[in-house]
Amino acid sequence: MTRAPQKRRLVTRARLLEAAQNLIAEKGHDALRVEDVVAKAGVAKGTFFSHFEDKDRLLSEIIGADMHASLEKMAAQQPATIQKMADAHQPYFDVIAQNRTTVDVTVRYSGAAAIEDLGPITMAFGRHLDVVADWMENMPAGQLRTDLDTAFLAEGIQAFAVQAIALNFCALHSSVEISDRFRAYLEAWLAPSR
Amino acid sequence: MTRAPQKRRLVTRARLLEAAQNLIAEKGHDALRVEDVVAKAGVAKGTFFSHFEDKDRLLSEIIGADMHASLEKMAAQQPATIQKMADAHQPYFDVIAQNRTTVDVTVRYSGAAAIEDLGPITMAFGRHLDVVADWMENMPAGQLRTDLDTAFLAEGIQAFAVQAIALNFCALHSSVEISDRFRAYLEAWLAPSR
Amino acid sequence: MTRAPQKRRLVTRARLLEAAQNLIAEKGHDALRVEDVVAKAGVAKGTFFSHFEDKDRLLSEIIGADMHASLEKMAAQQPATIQKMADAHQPYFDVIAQNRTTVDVTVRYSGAAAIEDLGPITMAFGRHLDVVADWMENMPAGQLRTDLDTAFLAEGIQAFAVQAIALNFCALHSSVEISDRFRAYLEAWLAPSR
Amino acid sequence: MTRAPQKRRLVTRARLLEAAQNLIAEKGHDALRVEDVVAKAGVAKGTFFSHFEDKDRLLSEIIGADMHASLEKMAAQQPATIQKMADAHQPYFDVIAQNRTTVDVTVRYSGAAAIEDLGPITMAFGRHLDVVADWMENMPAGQLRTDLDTAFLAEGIQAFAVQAIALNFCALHSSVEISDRFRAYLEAWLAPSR
DNA sequence: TATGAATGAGCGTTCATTCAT
DNA sequence: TATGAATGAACGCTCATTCAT
Repeated sequence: MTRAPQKRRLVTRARLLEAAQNLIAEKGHDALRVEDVVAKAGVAKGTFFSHFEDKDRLLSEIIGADMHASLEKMAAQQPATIQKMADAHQPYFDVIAQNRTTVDVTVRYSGAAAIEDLGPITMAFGRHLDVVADWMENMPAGQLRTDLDTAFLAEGIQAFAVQAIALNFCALHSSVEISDRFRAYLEAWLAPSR
Repeated sequence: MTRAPQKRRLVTRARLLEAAQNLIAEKGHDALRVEDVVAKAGVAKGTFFSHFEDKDRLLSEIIGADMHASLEKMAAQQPATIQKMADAHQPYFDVIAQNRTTVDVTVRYSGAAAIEDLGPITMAFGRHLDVVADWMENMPAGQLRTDLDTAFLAEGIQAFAVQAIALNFCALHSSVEISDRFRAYLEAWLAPSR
Repeated sequence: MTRAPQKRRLVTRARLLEAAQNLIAEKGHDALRVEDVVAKAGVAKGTFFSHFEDKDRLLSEIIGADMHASLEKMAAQQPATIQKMADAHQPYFDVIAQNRTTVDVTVRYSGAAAIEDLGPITMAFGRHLDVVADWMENMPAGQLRTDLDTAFLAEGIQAFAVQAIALNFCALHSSVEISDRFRAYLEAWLAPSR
Repeated sequence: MTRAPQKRRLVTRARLLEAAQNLIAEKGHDALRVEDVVAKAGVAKGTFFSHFEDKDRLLSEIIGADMHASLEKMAAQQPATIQKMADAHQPYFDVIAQNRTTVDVTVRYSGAAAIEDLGPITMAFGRHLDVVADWMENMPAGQLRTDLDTAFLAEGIQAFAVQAIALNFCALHSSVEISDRFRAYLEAWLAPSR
């Protein structure tokens, strides 16, 4: 029977997370070193690993939390048009397109990781599907194509979100903004008539 | 004034690439060791790094070449329907979805990399857009929606290809096959009427 | 707040030093390889570099210790004449003039190095000054010139020691032995009357 | 029968030397790379080694030339006192104490190098002995001790010159200037009465 | 629970020097 | 004579992770 974690433990965990967040804010995700985190948190290296399975787990916990926060902002809205749906993704893009690491990690966890347990990022992707599916359920009639269910359409939206972000980092297409590109994709994917 | 490389240099480069390809065939991408490559190629380690910036570059050169090869196979065809377009992607998926390394490298270079020079994989992604756009240009009338130009539609196809591959590795959706999923996406994206 | 190193750390450090000393005894200073040291000490390579900045530092630590040992032998004596002072330097010369590496490292650290922290060799040079100054303080009256203080005279002795060693390796003067040359220098530098 | 070098060869050699000198002026002696030299001179690497036995040879050629130049300045003078002799060394110190490499190389070549043929630096040291011996020969009577011949005294001067320079780079004694220290040494070494 | 010393396999690097063309 | 591709033996380093205390 696992008992509730002691208070000290929770404090240590919080200090580690805070230290990591500060370091990320200073130097970016990919410059994050366990060594620095424990130094800043004032604990030993071993302690880190008694709190987090590995560094990736810490990282995805932080990124996942950021993603969730942005998704809750989205969930609080109910866009009435496709364009507004696209625009409502801004907080989400802000999190994911922060820098190369966030893009890498998210694109990768959008599926490619050999994950057994559903980590915070995978969960966030699931939440994204739910949020946009929900939006579509509650949209004024006539806005959306009706030949496909919202779950499927949501997957498409996810694909275009990733595509928009990825291409934004790509030398071949750097000229167009994420959001402009995304808006065009969604219109093409979701509009009812042709 | 950089003059053309001498023949010997080209030969050495080819030997390194061949050695690497053989080792990958034997043990997989992630078991590739620079040490082994130079041993097999019969050159010094210094030589390796005078030919390739780092191991990742060699890897992307090889994977990029594989992608190009599969794309040329695709380019040699002219699918007549959306379904056949989807199916014609098989060689492409076979290359990218070989294993975790290929997926990782590909997805990363799909745009997420902060690449200044256009690497072979980025080039391959560009080629993919061209190939499918070309297909669509030459399809029998009535197969495709006509409200969007083929370049734009091609980007969508790319998005769904990445999505299909990524999701295939993802715990949330592992049950469905890449190609089935991809077929459904393309139908929804490209079919003319709803 | 750096706390005192744990016992295990000290043991490991000692093992590394011992391994290096044995290898040097076997094959000489310039045949010393980090790889061999860690193999002999039975530790990982990373451990080596967590204990010593680089190979040079290990080397200077060992040579410095040898110098110190020879200086302690010298300190245990009290030569009564200039000639005996010169002769008493033999253990010191034996250490420094062992081979080209010892000469190089020593000469270099004799001051030429841009060292911020005082390394073991620099410390040994300081100790040398103290030892010979001490000798001179306790010499029978009338042996030494009295117009200069012993600290200054000690610097001169050091200069001639380096000169003697250096010239010994030099094509211009190779015929005369270190100790003969050194004896003549000291006589000229220290004797009271002219 | 070795014929006179062709004009082109001399030009190439001069270009190499000039390139090296410029690079040294820019980045210091220890940052000198053969690669950079040949690039700047606009010749191939192999050419370098057809002109200079090895890099060290080039370096000692340049430093040796600098030393010789400063020694000729010294030779043109005839100091009348010990103090003036010390002061007259300034151009010499300026060359040798330029930076860590010049100190290393000269201290080392002051004897420590395994040199078979007498390189330019060894020659310069020999020239130094001659110059100061000459000075002493032509000094007004009564300035110098007379119990030792000038050749021997010259060696002592050399020893103190090296000592002064070396200690100047040394953390233990950094406070006093080269020339002050040197003046005191010479006075003590050369003055006639005590 | 926390500690922190040790791990370890491999990468990237160095760069003077050689040698076949 | 000049060329420049190739050499090669270490070195330094990385840094997440483990594990005995």
